Amino acid sequence: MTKQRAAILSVLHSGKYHFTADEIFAEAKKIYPAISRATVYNNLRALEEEKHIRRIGGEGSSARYDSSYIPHGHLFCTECGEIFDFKIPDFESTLADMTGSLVDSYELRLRGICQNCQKN
Amino acid sequence: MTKQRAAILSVLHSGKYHFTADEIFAEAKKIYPAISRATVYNNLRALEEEKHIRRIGGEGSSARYDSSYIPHGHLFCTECGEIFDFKIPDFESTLADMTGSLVDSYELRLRGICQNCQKN
DNA sequence: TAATAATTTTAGAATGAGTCTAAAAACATT
DNA sequence: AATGTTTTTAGACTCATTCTAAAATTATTA
Repeated sequence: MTKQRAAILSVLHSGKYHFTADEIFAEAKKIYPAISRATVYNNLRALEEEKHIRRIGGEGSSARYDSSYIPHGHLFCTECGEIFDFKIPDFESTLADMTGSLVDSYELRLRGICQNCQKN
Repeated sequence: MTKQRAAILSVLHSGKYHFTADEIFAEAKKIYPAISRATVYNNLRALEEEKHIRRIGGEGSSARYDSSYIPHGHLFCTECGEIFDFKIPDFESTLADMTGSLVDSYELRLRGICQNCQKN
């Protein structure tokens, strides 16, 4: 565990925000000022391969990283811009049933208006 | 309807393949040789805004375009590389129920091994 | 039809997220 | 201490996509 990776991990686990690589870079710099952008990308890739974090492909814009590897969906609120996690029970089985495939992983991204924004 | 757009649409509706912008560019060139890459991108964007086609974000690589706008999931077979469409009944309602959100659209991408590849 | 305005296309430059490279630094092993 | 392995660093590079400004096309009005 290098100090750079430790810094990146500590950023990822600060709050439940879904960071972009660049946001992680900026935050990690506060902890370890000499850190390089390539190091951030290298570690994020490695951490995902080791199944510690999950990359959320950024539709058009930059990708975001989820500090949890447990599969779940993401609601992108078109009003407030917030990203919310959500879970569908037994979703992997549903996917296997519906497709007849051997499920490895899934990505479920939902665009809509979150509960909070509906009140306003 | 410009002839360039017509060419792009005819490519999109040839077979049920999920084309990349570049593949569409190459095919459209056969029909209308002077077509420019920017025109392909312009029209693909416009066609999606007009809800005629659907962009399938390309995880890492380039995006692909679905000639149908009807929402459905995509199975990316890790064995053969093929992309299969699939449908989950009442999935929008499920999403609304599980999140309490007003659903606008969703993107569901599944990585796994397709039925065909399981036999081999 | 001619004149003018609005839209689309074109080629190539620009952007920006992410990757690659080669050298230096850190770390581990003998 | 010497050697080998892994990681980091800065900056160059890639590649999908967008932007730009001029030319071409299409639509509108007189």
